[in-house]
Amino acid sequence: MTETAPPADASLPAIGVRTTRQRQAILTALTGRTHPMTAQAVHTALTGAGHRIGLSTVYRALHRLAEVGLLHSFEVGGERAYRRCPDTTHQHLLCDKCGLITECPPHLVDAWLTELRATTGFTPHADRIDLHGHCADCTAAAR
Amino acid sequence: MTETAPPADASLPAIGVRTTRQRQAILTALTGRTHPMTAQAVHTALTGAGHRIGLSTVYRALHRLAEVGLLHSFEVGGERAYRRCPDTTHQHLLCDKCGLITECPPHLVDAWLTELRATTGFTPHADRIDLHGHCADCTAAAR
DNA sequence: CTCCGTGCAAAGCATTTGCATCCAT
DNA sequence: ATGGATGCAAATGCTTTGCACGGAG
Repeated sequence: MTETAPPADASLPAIGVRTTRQRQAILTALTGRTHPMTAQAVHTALTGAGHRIGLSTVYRALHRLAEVGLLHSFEVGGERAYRRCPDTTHQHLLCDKCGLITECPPHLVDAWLTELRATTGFTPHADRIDLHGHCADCTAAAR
Repeated sequence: MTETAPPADASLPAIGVRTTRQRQAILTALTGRTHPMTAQAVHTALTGAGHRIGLSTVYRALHRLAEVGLLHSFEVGGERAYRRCPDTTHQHLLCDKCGLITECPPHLVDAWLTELRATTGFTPHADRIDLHGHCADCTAAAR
């Protein structure tokens, strides 16, 4: 398994993306978050924190950063939200209650996907799976 | 598990939905389709076929019909698309190439979901799973 | 020095909503 | 008759785009 642990903030140029104050701010804002953020949310957070950045810049930056793989994007209630990827796993478990996103154990999925493909002929995109449900905490809280 | 096998076109009132010319037209337009349609597409199709129906009516009707379980809705490229449900299975395989939607063999998923839940504590919504990939035909065509 | 990236404001678009009218029950 | 359904048009809200300026490499 190739580790692509996301560089703290740096090495953007290595991926063909210029390092700018705005992009660094966005990456920083997204770092450590388990919940995804929409462009608007990121913009609000940044400007609220004193940063000077345009909304369209946020949209463009998020799009670009997702494109080069530094961010993952999700469809949340008709809006697009982004989160830093903690690892190379692109198989996510989305909690519809609290918004938490966790990684799905790859081995657990891969075997199943193989079976699914063999059985149905359908070739699933193993590198982009979003499964909705309730996270462990919310499940426990509901009891 | 409650059976909600979709009545051909009829018995709308039984579900608490009034039978109107427009809703029947929408259901008819959607019948037999393997690919989902957006509200705009449905509206275009209907008006093109000579029906008199407002766009907002289409939006409202689709929303309502999906609500009562006669339709399934999907997120396709940032737009909402609808399709009649051929059965009670709400586990779909979406082809990102041709747009085809097929049902996923329930038994195949259920076992896996159980395992997933046991392993991670995450409770997946077993009745609403959309898996992206390439359908059998598109997979074959790509070789 | 060259372009990529940014900001601002205008434009795009799918979807929603207000309100008067209409029709299914 | 009565409340849900419809149509039209205006409004909403997220996202994109045009264009000139600024900063990274």
